[in-house]
Amino acid sequence: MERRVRVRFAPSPTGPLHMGGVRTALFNYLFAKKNGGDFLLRIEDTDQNRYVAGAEAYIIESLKWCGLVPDEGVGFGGEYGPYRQSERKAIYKQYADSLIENGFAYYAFDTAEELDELRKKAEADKQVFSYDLHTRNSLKNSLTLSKEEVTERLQSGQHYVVRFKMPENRDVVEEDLIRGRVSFNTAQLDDKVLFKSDGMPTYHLANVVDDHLMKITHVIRGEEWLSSMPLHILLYESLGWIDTRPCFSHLPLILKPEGKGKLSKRDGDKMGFPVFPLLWKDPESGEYSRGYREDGYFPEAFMNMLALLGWNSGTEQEFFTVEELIDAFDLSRVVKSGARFDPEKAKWFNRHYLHQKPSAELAQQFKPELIAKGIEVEDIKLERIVAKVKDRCDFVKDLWLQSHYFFVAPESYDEKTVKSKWKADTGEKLLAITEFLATVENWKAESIKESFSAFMTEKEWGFGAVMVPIRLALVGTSTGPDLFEILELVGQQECIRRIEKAVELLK
RNA sequence: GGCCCGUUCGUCUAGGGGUUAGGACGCAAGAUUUUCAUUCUUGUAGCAGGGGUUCGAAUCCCCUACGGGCUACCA
Repeated sequence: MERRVRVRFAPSPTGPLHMGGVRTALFNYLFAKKNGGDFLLRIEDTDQNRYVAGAEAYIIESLKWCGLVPDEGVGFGGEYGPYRQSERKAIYKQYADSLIENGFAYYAFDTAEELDELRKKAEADKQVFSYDLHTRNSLKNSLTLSKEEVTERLQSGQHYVVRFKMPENRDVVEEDLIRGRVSFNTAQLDDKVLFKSDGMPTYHLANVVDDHLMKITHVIRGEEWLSSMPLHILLYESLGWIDTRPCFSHLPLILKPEGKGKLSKRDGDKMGFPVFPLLWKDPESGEYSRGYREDGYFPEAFMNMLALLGWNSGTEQEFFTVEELIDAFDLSRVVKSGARFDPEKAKWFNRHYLHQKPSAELAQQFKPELIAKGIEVEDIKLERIVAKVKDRCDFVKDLWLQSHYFFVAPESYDEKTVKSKWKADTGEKLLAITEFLATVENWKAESIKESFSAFMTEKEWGFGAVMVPIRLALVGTSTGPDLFEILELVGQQECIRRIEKAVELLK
């Protein structure tokens, strides 16, 4: 019987969602949609100490902005709720109990301080303490203590944790959809805590129980979980769920653009790129972290970039709509090795999407900025301006930098250009040109160009000597679109005024 | 330290026994643009090292090196 494909994205609300997390969500989403399945959002808030206010709302808003809208989950409804693990607290204990009953787990009474002590001692001997088959028999747990004492400790309300009793020597072999066969020997693994003394399950227990109860068919998560896969497999087995256990896929990590290690918030701060989808204000420190959205990235560019970081379609196609991604997506084409993030390429994706967007749409996104500056322009004209300059922008926010001179006169002139292009007779020529411009009747780029050419021929002046100076007067630099287009859009009177002003200032 | 995963241009990647090792970003040059940018063309640059296996290895195997992850009552 084919089960309906169900995948989940299960972040912890410990802070803003990292772009690596967004990519994990994206791959889950693509896989679900590709297979006509469900994409769920589960909030894994079993660690009360690390809970950060606002993080959950941030995660939900991020997914929405990215277009990765869950079919079920916190904030999205569904029949398998609640989807917040803290609200499922009552569910987990029975499974921990049943594991103990069946001999797969045991109570452990060692305090955190005692274990810390053991770790320190081991470290001093250049050893590593591990709660495992070698040490469990000399520690305080239901394997070493008498039945009576265990009962007594439990009844007296003493704190305890439940640990998984890792089998002594078994090879756990599992087929990872991305990595292929991965094997572990249980002798190397420790007795992980499944249930904490505060009554909450750890990730391992909660994750397995919830994935089972929520009928998850495929677990697609980051590589940092690969090492705990054998524990999870064994848990499914011990709980009697081995036949319906999900398939596993472990995604490669996103690494720093340069240097060692995985991508972190600091890299973004240092090199000037966002690491998070949305702007985030740390509730504790009040510190801000930039976001892709606020930095001006289009969500479709962000998704496209993320999809190609660690996955490819096997073709040479680089630009994908979400629909195309869904169609092309295949877990077996996910790359196994970690990928260094390249902020330049992220920008390149955005540039591409910006160039593709209709000027009218970009104009509407640009408009609020102009209004804030007290500038009013008709839509038609703004659209024409945007059409002229959008090719030189990466982001909507670059539009102003590239088009400000259409709205306000330059306040200074690029020194280098002045030095090399502004000759002794330039002012004189430009004044003659303003007189000519005043006589132009049809103020359209084409006809201005036509009559201007005639004027220049009559004067026997070279174009080169005046084109750049005129541009300098109108724009302030030697850059920009076709000069006659600028002339038209700036307007006849304003052009004349700007040239006269430049002549006066630069003579 | 132990365990697990990985390693093709600077970066993202294709290629999985016979390829001139392909594409993209970046960078450089040229063309177009009387500017600048866009665009187009071209160029630049790579199979971590060593052993096998094989007629033949980037590709399969082993070792080493390097990189990454895990090694919490965190996820």
